[in-house]
Amino acid sequence: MDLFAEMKALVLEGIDRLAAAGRLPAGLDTAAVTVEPPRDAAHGDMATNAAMVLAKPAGMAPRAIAEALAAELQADPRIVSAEVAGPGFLNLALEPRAWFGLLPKLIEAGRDAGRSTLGAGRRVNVEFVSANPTGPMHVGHARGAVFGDALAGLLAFAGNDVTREYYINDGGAQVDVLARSVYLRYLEALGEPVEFAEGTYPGDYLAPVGAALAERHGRALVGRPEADWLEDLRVEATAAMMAMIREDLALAGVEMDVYFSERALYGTGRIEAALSALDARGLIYEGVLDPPKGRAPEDWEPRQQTLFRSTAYGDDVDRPVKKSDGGWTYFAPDIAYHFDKIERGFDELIDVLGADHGGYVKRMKAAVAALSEGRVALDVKLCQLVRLWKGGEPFKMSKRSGTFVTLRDVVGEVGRDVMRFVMLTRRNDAPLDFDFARALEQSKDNPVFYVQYAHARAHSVRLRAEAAGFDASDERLAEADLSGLGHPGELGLARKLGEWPRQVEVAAAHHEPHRIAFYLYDLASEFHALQHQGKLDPALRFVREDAPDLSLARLALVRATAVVISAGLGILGVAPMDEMR
RNA sequence: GCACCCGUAGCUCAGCUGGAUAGAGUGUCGGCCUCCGAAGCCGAAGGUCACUGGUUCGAAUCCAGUCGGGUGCGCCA
Repeated sequence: MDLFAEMKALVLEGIDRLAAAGRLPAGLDTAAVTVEPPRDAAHGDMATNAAMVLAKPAGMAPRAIAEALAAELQADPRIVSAEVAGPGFLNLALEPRAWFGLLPKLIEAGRDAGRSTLGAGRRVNVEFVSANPTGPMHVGHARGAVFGDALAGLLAFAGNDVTREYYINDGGAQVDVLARSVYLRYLEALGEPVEFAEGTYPGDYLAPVGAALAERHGRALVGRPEADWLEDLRVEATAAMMAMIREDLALAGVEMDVYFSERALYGTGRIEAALSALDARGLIYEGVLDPPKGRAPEDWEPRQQTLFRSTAYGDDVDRPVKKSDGGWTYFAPDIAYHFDKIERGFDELIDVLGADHGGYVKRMKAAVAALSEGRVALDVKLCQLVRLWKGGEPFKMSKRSGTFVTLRDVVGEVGRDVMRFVMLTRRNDAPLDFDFARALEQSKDNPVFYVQYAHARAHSVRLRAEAAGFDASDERLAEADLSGLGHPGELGLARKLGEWPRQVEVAAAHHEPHRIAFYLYDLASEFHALQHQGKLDPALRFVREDAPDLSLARLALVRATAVVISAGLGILGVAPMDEMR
């Protein structure tokens, strides 16, 4: 389905033939050879850099290689012309039929259009959200959730075997704070006087949890020392928070494959096992860290700690795995968790984190490299902040949940699909401005609407065709006679559709789902423009009762557009709309 | 002080892991509805790709340094 891949194969075959004929040295490295759409459409359909890449190793002038390659390529019936340009580009003009020939394949593939086998079944673990189980998800979490889910969807679409995973941070002191907070709510539910001290979570969302406890335990826990209830409440409160978080995730359209509890790592030897694996490689030692230069804390004092030699893998300083009181630092269970993922046999790990975790990336990469002996790659994607606006004004929405804006609030305000798409219209490492007013606006300023509108319009065209008596079913359109297509606008749209499989692979290779969103916007733009041509010139309308064959060909083009849009939105987890309301 | 991310049109941002004359949207100006959805389309104007060097056939992209913004920097996760 990918014409670019087919043409690249053709180029490589041409190089082989030239080598076999002794006109090029044998065994040239062709890894850097690309076949890409040229930036300027005037340069043809595709351009290859083969001659320029090979010139140096071949010891030949790039243009000479290009000329020879051009002669080889011109034998292919799909190639109209192969011209040498600039420093040694080889510009290929393709038979329009080559592009239009993709339409039936796209239509038949439906929502699988552009699906790739590039990943070759590689097992990829995408860990995302991993919000502390201490409250509802807020917009920042929502961005991570949407990004991680779309990235997972993209990688799966590109042929990887993907696991979506949530790491429950239920092992640290913040869960004790949660349990104490819930205890206060429990007392409150029983009518006891309570005071929310500093350092407890005051959020109203804990009230139902406290009430449920009052229901279950009666007054059994009143006046008891903390030691009697802390452990139980920690478990119950965490379960309640995770239930809430799962609901939030469902609202965002996210479904995890695995929930992994940090707590499960304690007392089971998992942390010790991970650290002894490092120790066996000579990467654990007892030592004293130097204070950070330039901003040494007031209370700095040298301290003997158990350290991981992360500097052996590119980190700036070695990192402590034990606190001075002998307890684990947060890093220790994280090492064990990643060790667990490695042992589960993943080929690649991806962590989606908030941008404030930037300082953590090197040490985790070091740990994964050490534990997997370099076999498993870890990519950490940092999501920048979301800034909320409403009609150009900074937006604060402090509801019962506290002072932050929750995921639930956002979904309630704009809906799941709009939230997801908007959050994917920016690179993950760029801050995101989310404007509620714009997100709901029905105009081309709003990319969600613009793309959905294109899909709805395509659907509308099909309805119109059927009203005019055409059989516009996918089966019929997939076998339509496409010879009537050829208008520049039609060709432009078909070319854009032809880029789709390539876009999927490029986006997946870069771990960048936003590329899908941008592609869909471009595609929608091509489609809207072509549709408009029919307004200026009735001969160019998609549906012409006086030209049935042509109409079916154009309907196939329209349908292929809708199919690619729905496939793309599917990757992003957004439902395509058949009509706008 | 150090590390990481970022710096592209007035504004918000793309730029296909080094390609040709750097692209969209928005804003400004000017056109297009008896006509498949004007919820839209077309055009004009707008650039020292922060700066300085380097690498090479070729740099917004890679490297070094400088400036500016953000995020972090043992006993929080």
